[in-house]
Amino acid sequence: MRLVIATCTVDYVGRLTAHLPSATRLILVKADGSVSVHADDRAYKPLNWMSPPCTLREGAGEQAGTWTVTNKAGERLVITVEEVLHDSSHALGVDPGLVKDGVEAHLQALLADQIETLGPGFRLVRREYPTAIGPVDILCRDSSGSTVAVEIKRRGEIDGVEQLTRYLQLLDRDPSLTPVRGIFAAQEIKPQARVLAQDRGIDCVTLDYDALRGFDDVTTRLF
Amino acid sequence: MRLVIATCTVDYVGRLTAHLPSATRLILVKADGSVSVHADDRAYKPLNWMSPPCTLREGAGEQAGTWTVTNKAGERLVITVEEVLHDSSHALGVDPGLVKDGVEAHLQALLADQIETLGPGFRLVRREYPTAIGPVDILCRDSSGSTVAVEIKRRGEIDGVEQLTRYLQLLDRDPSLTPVRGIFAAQEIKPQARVLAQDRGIDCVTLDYDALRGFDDVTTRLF
DNA sequence: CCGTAAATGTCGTCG
DNA sequence: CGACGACGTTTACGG
Repeated sequence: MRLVIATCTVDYVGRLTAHLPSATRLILVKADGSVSVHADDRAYKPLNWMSPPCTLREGAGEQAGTWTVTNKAGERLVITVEEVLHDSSHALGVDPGLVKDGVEAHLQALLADQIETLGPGFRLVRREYPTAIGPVDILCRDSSGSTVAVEIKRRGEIDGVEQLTRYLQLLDRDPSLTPVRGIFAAQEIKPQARVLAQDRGIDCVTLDYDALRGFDDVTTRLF
Repeated sequence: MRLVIATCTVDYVGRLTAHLPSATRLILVKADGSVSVHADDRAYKPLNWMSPPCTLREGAGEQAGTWTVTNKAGERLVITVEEVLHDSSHALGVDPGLVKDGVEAHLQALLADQIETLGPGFRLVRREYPTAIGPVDILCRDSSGSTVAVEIKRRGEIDGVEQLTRYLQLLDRDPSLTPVRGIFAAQEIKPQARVLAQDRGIDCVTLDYDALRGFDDVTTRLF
């Protein structure tokens, strides 16, 4: 990993064109070949960057100070270095990577295991029920035996309702399943998504992650 | 901007929980208060980070080497520094920021100015025509006076067709506008989006950015 | 401040 | 390689 603090201008031509006037910035060159140009703000997002695979060519002689980064798609990042204030390289080795927990997959597994959260008598058919346009998160049947398709999100927004709507349209054509009703389940459901769901006859269910995980505390419940 | 190369472990507890085993990494502390932890790969994306506004507390005495970053939402990033290999700070000043060209807003402005690109006799009603569920990119009327809603994308995918469909449903309820037909306009339209659009009676138009910008070359036109 | 839509989104997975 | 959905998406824009 190479860290360069330099006064520079930057030009990017690719999916869009962008230009950075002269200023002092951090140029970060990683072992994976990526190059990114950072200002002292904008959190972790660089002003400009090029993702690997790409090649960095540092101009010599006449072209000294001109760094050109190109990729296969023909995108081009040109950094014109005017003054170098710092330049250091560091061997970091391969990172062991990180362990995550708490994503949507987890919600899905928990809900599948406790399908009666959706209502008494609910029975799981299967998770990731396959359809022509992609897998439905959960397919189950309610106490009356009717088919229910469930779309799970951490945060329920309009896109999720659209997604479930497409699944419902498709599933409803299957004689062995029809009629299929939909449940939109999320930790948090945005008002507009709720309105759209209601307009389409889709039920909304708010999921309590802690309760599903087993940290249910009776004293915090409403019922 | 402070650059620290250090062997460290990292723990994040917030929207998810994550843990990073000990390894040598770059810790980047920006003037905006943000902290990000980078490995030598994953392009510009850090392994872990905290966005501003947040506060960094560097432990002293017993807690030396323990950096704790917290934000208002109660998210917490704990960096345990085991060995510092490099530590430097640099004053960068405010960045003039970057100038972009070629994003959707430009396409919209260009198309609005040259609305007859969509067909002879087209007249602009207005850009960003407001509806209850958000603004329609362009509302116009065709040569026969019929209302046309236009959704513009750089890259046309299924989401864009869904978006336009929602607008059309709403606009069509307005007696002063109905019947409203839709045009899906993009520099590039994915086959699946095209199929869905056709299925819903929405026309697709491929936009030539250079031509709209005025670099139209008559020899490349079909008509 | 909330809500929606855009993004050089990026990053997986799966066909 | 393309299509699709998740993401600690982040970020910009409007009411």
